Amino acid sequence: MYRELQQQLTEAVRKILKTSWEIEIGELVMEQPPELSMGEFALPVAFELARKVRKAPRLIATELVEKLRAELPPETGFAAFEAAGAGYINVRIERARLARTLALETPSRHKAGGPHILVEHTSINPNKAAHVGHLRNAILGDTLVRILRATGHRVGVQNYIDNTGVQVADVVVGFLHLEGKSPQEIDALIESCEALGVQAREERFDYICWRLYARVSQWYEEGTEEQQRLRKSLRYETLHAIEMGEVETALVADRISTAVLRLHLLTMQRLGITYDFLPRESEILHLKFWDRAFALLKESGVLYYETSGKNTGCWVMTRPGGGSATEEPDEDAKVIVRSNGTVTYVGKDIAYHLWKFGLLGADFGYRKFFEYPDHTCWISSMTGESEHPNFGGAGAIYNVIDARQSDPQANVVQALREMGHAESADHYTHFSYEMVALTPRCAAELGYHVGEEDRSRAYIEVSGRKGFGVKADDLLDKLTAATLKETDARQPERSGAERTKIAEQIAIGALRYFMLKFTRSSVIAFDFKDALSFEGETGPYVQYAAVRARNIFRKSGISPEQALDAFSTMDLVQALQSADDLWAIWLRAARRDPMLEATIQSAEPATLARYCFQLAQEFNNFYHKHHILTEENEARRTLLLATAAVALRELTTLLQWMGIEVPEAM
RNA sequence: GGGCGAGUAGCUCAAUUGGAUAGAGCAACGGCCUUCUAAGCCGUAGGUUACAGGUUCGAUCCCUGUCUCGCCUACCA
Repeated sequence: MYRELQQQLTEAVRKILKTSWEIEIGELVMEQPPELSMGEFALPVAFELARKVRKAPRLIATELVEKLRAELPPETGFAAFEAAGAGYINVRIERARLARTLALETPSRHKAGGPHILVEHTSINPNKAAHVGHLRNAILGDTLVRILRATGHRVGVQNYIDNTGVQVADVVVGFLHLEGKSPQEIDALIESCEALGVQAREERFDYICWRLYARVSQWYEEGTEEQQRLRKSLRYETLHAIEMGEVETALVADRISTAVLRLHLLTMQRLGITYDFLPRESEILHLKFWDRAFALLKESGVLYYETSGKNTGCWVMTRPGGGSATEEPDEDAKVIVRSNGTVTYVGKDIAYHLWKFGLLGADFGYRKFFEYPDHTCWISSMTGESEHPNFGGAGAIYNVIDARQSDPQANVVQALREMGHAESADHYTHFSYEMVALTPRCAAELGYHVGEEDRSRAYIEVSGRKGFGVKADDLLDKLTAATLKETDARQPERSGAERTKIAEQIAIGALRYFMLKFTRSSVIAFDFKDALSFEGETGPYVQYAAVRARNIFRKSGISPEQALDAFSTMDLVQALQSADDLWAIWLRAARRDPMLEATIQSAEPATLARYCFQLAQEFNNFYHKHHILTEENEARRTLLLATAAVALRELTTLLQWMGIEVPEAM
């Protein structure tokens, strides 16, 4: 109904402009007045007209107000129009009417269907434990998935696994050559780690790999020049063997990366994050995706063979905005196939993205890999099961990848466009975000040596190679321990299991909200002090508001649904019209869907987080000001209960979109 | 050198994409628990939106220039 009112208003203004001044306006700007008391909509249109009509904005506004009153009489749902400020037109609506439709709103308003959207997120190299940076990625991605699904889209979730890359190779080198383990010993280690379970943090396989990866990276830099040369060549031989597949080194790599991958899935599952499909680089290589893509790229002329300059002997492609008409070789061109015939990462990525849009003419094999309570996660394989869901052929894609990769991402889009797939290129979104770094203080707390230069910086970049960073499970453990301490103190009458569950829900709420409240372009300078905060603009603050709302109904004797039903049949026109503190909550419910659309439009989940927080603030305000259960006036009590009910409903919905649950108690 | 992003209160961040008095949270100070839970609420203080011009009814936002910081820019992935 909110939408309909906006539309009616827009049309009325257009009509008036047309008939009175013969003016057609492109986009009619509609805003919200700075104060609730000023109304629901604000139109700055008079400012724009001032020049055309050659009159003061305020006069135009006054004139428009007169005409709007005639055009939109009270029975249309509009209550008042007035000229305000230097020439704004403020519009009030009949609050009770809008509130009534909101009270009766059913949760599933969006129809299923629409284009198939593919979201790729997480994509952690399977050679070490996940860290805070990966958490930002996965939480942003998972939230994007949730809000896309909330608007009725069919969404497939993919987690790309680079299981044949240099990072995996490094850990393989570490086990085989630095530690001198046999493949059998590595298998035994993986098995014993799995037997210990994920609770034995430091003995987890991904934690062992974390430490080993740092050691190997250092090992490459140490020793005599001759040793370094040997170690480097060991590294590239290993990488090459892994890429080839089938040989023993490749099998070892596969076992290591698969073991780490399983742990990543468990870590993310703690946060309520799941996947549908895990495409792996090994299949992209061995199913000859690249060969097909290479042929298509050559055919379309996107790739050309460089015969002079520094890239002689390579297949290269012009960068977006690059290239020149001169005879000179384009030194800035992106190398896709090296002079030794091997393909670069961007090349493989182009092949993968052709597959995503169903443009490659080849498909993965699929087999089941991981079971969630409500669905199966599939993984790519050479020979798969005959029955499997369809994961490619998307109409639109979102790649949740940090901002440092915007260059290669742009190359992939460029390739698609030049190959003639403009439609696909237009529906390719690099959902970019800045990294999570550590504050110098946080780094010092973790026991890392912070150099003189770093100490004055705002943040220090994490580095897997240096083993420098905060591991995801360690952070979750810390958060859970902190929330459990509080929960134990606050909820002594509840069982240990109940308290643990509540503490975990709050910990997840804190973490997920923390990662979402920053806009994507903001580097998060991570600090335990901020992340472990449960007051103010945090997830627990919002959860607490919802828990309070629910407590009211626990003691009131009626359910939120009954409260809303009772409200919808009562005449409460006056009560709501003059109560801005209650109306704030109803209006926020009304603006939820437009907000969600804006969130998707701008691909900025921070908008959602903020909206949710503001609603929680408004509810806490309301909660403090009105004592509901002791209210003696029956009608007033109904109004208050219904307001609490709609707040609870909205908070629950918004939190759910962010992957945050409302605990039983706090 | 080139490309992208950022610079807003002591700190961390917002600002409906050009609108009304630039807002929140921390931190500081002062209040509020016999109430549906104080993980809460109220109040005070805190600003030349990096700097200089420009565009217009109107600029934190757009344009130009300058300064500072970060990232990217390899036949690494």
